[in-house]
Amino acid sequence: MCSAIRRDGGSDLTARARIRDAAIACFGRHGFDVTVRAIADQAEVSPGLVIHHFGSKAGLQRACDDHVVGLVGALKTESVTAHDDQGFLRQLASMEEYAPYLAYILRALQTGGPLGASLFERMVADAELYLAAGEAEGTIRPSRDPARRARWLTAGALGSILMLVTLGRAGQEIDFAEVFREWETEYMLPALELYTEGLLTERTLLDSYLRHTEEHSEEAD
Amino acid sequence: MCSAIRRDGGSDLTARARIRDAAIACFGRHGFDVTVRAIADQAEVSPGLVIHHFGSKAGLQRACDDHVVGLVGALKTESVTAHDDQGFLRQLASMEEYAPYLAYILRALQTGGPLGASLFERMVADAELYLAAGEAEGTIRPSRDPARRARWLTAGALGSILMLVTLGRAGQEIDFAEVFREWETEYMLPALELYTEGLLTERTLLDSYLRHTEEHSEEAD
DNA sequence: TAGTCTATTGAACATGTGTTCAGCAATCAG
DNA sequence: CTGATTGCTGAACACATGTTCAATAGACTA
Repeated sequence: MCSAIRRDGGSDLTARARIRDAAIACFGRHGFDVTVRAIADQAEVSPGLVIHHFGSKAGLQRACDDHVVGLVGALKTESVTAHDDQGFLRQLASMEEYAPYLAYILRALQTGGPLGASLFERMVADAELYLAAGEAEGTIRPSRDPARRARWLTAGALGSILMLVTLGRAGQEIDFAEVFREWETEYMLPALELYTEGLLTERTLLDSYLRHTEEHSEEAD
Repeated sequence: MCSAIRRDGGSDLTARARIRDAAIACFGRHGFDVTVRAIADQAEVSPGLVIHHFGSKAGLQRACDDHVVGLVGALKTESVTAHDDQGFLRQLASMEEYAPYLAYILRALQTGGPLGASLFERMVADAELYLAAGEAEGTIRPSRDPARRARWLTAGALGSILMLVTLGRAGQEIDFAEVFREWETEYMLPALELYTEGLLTERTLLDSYLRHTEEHSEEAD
């Protein structure tokens, strides 16, 4: 019968952990279509053992998700000092050792599914906190709907990174140093320009939209 | 030996065209991992005929790409009257009959590859034209780098749509009426707010970035 | 009607991939 | 040394999927 695994009471250097780390690396590098055999090779074990430990490929991915979520949570509570639009994404990016986790997270966002959605929500919540703090300081303009603004800014920034990765290197590996460098040289200037100076010279579009929603607020909500 | 197909001189109601249309619909609805058999079912032909006409699944996808590109090009030259940030994407969205092509385009952008990249470049070029026109009219603020600004705005808007689709409905079908409705209720207000009023109250970030790039412009370019 | 040509079928094939399982080897108790 | 427990292997299995091909049906010509 299948016995439980924790052979030395919780230490995390077992074959199970090695497989999980190899899976995170492979999923991050090649996407979630990577084969169990490739993961097994990376972990230097047999394909059978992968299934033996995690029940199925889906179970393995779930374990990877859980591990990454735990790691993100730990990192977040550890250092709440950084003030940044990107939240923990940039924080992770600054540390070379966390590159595989970053790749995994980007794949999760690219693929969709529960992990990607929950990470996105987390980033939105972070962005809202940072924006509120900036608003309190006076460096960020107030918004008619801070929650939606945080979501929009996050979706735009993250979406642009995702498009860079998806369109630039379809099917290839992800090199984060390069992706972030490219993002900066390509988008930093227009982003700062837009954030500080805006895009439109007139208020007509915004005002007419606000009027339009006011008129229709009687039948909704 | 395999003969050419155009049996009646170019009319497009042959089985080949039916297969191609079914493939566009299936690819758009379920992504490019959809099976040849599913496409054959949709077109009410045998799987063998699909391969017979297009050589392989990759060939079929190439034919779909070409057809969509041609359609987009035709639509573009047909009506150059609309002035909009989204370019032909919104234009397509307004027409119910083009829903499958829109879905296909979004899948192409989501998956990456040559079609997605070329469509993206096209949208960037469109956006740049529209922005330049607005700048000439005086409704759009001038930019230090109009090309990069157009790219950034396009990537942000498109990326946010893509994230909505990817995170909201992973693996499910795409309903564009719903996606665009959701985009509008979720992002229209903060987008207009950002575009007309900006985000930051101070110029320090932008100015320091500009100074930073000036300092380093001696070794590059 | 007979003949030919071509579009079409559907069963079979090849391959890739998740999963299973009987057995091996290493460790440890006695 | 012996026996047993257990992590682990790798060959085999089942299934999905792209692809092939011999056979068929339908249409057009003479």
